[in-house]
Amino acid sequence: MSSTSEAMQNQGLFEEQELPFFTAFPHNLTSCPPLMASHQSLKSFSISEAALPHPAANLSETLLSSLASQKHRQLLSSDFGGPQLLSLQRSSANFWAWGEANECLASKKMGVDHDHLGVSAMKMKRIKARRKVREPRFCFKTMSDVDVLDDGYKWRKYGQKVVKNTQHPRSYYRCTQDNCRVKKRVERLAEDPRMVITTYEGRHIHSPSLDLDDSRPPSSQLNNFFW
DNA sequence: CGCTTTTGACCAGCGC
DNA sequence: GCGCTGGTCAAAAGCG
Repeated sequence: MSSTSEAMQNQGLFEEQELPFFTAFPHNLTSCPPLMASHQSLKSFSISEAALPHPAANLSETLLSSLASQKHRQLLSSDFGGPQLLSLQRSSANFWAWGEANECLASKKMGVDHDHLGVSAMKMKRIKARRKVREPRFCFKTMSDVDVLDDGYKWRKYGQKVVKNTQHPRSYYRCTQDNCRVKKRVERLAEDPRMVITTYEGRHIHSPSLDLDDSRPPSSQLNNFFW
């Protein structure tokens, strides 16, 4: 176990055995805000309740305490206007549970043969792909002129949707790395179009893309950008 | 030519 | 059961 995760466990933030996909969650949280020069301020971030090992009433305290020993807290405080600008939000939108990805396989083992039901293989593939794989989600707001934050990873846009009661479309991106299932959604806040809401879903299984130009921050920061 | 973006269609989930 | 909405697919278009 790494010293970082050990420290996390000492703080009681998570238990690796219970949440194998979340072994790096608190650590990643502190390094999550992928803010480059063009993004002016981190206003807030939120994490889905289900993503926490122990959905606690004092979520904000939990997360802030996870930031306490990290240099990124200093970054947030000094570069983005101080702690008063940092607000944590509970998100009730994600009540996902683990393990649903295996349900299709399980149903097949139990004799549910979809081909006999007249569903083509292509259709099944699409259905499977559309099954929600319950991944941890993390979102935050930034004030930015550009929609897509430069977070060091390569993304491919796979959809755009106009969401009800909003003026701005929501864009859907997938990590271009093979076998990496991380997705992100980008939309502008209806109340304040200057604010960009970025929602990441899943965890990268690789390092940020290496074709970074010289304007990027030191690699030590980017290398921490796993989640 | 290969990769990315656009966009209409499709589908699942949810609320009523 | 039905309609609405959000998320994804995939063909076509765009771009370097």
